Amino acid sequence: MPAPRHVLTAVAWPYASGPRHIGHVAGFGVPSDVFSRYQRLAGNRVLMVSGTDEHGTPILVAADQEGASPRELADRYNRVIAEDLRALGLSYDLFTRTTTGNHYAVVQDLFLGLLGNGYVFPKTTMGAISPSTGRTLPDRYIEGTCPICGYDGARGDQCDNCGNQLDPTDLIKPRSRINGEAPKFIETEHYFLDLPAFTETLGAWLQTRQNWRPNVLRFSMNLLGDLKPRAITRDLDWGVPVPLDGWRDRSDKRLYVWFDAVIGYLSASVEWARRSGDPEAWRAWWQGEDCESYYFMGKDNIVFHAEIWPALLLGYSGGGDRGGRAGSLGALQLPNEVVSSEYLTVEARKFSSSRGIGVLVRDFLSRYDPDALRYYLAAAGPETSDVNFTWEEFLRRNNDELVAGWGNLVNRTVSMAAKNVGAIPDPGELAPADHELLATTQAAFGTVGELLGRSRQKAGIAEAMKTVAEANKYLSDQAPWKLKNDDPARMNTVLHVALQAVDDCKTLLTPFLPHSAQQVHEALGGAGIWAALPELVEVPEETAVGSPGYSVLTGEYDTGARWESVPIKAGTPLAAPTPVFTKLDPSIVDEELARLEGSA
RNA sequence: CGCGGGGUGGAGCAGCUCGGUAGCUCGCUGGGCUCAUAACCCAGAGGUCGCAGGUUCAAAUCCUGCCCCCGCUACCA
Repeated sequence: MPAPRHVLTAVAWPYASGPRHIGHVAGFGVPSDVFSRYQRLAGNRVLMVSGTDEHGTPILVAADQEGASPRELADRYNRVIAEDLRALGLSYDLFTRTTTGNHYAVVQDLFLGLLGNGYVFPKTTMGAISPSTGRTLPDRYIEGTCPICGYDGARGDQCDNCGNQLDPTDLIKPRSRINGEAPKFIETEHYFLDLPAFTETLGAWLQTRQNWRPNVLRFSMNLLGDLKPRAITRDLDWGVPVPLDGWRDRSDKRLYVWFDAVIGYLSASVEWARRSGDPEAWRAWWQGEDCESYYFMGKDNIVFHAEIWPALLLGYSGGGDRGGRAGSLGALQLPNEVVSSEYLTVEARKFSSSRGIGVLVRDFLSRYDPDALRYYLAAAGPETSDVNFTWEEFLRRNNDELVAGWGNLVNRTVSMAAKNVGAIPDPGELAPADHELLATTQAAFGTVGELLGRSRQKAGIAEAMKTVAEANKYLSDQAPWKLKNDDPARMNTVLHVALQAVDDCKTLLTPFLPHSAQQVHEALGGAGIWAALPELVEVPEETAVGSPGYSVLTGEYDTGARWESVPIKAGTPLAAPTPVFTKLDPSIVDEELARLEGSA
């Protein structure tokens, strides 16, 4: 086995403005967890970090609407989202939040490092603010009459009717989408990130990228042609303060939410290290010789992960076009891969996705098993192109593939062995067909592993399921139930081989289906934890915005399980199994569609 | 001419980079089995690979044009 590597799994930060729907976890959640679980099984040291992203205008707007403070709103949805991710079994080493004191400190350090190297500069521009609150009014929150086509619902950045790009000052009779008031355009000073100063180094870096999904790389390359300085502060009272004299204590200037959010990968790594007892431990994933980093997100985030975040890392490390020195944390490594998913829509044919209709994760998990959703997303998710979720397809995948294929294999094999032997039987001498099946499952570790290493998860789970089908075929061919009286020794051998194949399939499917893998592990008489799950842990630590303690997702995931066939032990007692997966009644399709109608 | 993705048997997809009997999962029809959550196994039917040209001995795969879907267009995060 090759030497273990340090693998950073950096998962996009869900925005804490409300509960998340299954499209969100399809893009960043499940793929990142499949990847991390596989890497751990393969013997690598994985650090998987993320958290809720809690700053920015939408949080303020949502808070106002609910009559809560932004802190209260962030607290609430941090809770909800973390609980969703826990229930899905996503194996974060640390899932934290952006309102921690640690995060503020790291963000400010990055800002100062970039400033020191000359990649950040102040500039006065015209900006829109809300007269009643004094807050930045983002372009998207301004609407009015399009000066080109006269359409009344044009937005500040673009007219949806004629498609032309607009500037908010172009709009006739502009108004705030939040409360209808007319925005005020004022001169305001902001700090800008000098993105054009990274054109060459970013370009050279992108040229060296291997294995990226083609559309991600192409999109990133295209962006390089037209880089412009980008404001990284806002006129807001909610966010990380700008760490400069004259700015630090101002209540109306904050760092822009996206500047702080991407830095979360680093700050969460630092926080994890402190909690682990070795405050320097994060460096192994950011500065070591053998470290690799993989970023998981939806495609709307490509620009931030393939352009802006690398620019921040380069600038801070003194690696931009203008050089410089590494900041106080030292030089930091750029992403190895930006693994971006496309979009998942829900019942697009019947329900317009533009009406904001979705299926919330918590609602889904209140009625169905987490592995049923994980299976669907792994097998049919938006890996390289947009996909449309339908309840009919979910029912089919669950009943005809997961239950009928894999669940049934486990059930029939363990039932037969439990009933006839009461334990894992002794194998006699193996026949050619036995060797053949075992060779198939052995080989699958190579093929599935190779696919998962390249984030080709759809192909990976299809290969694993093919192995399941081979085992079902083997049972049909060998028909151990017919051997009970005439040749019990041969029956025992067949059952032993089949159980071994089930155990191998269990391992192959563990990255995708951790909950059921644990159940299969136990059905085969295994003890202890096979596939560990995350826990929500309360930390008595005040956040930077005054919450008296918060909870983080974390866990101990190295159970000793490895990505290889482990010989099962004859004589291990087996009990009659209970079905691992639940077969769903077709009526759920109509029920769920009715729910969607109801929410429309 | 803003950028990108897609249009393959009833459904969902792979194949297209490096042209050469059209593949997978599911459904359907018929058969088998009965250990198993009526699950499992075998056989079969079903596609001129969006349309029209072109290159080639040969194109789903390369080139040109057209039609239709979808996403993105970075100060929403």
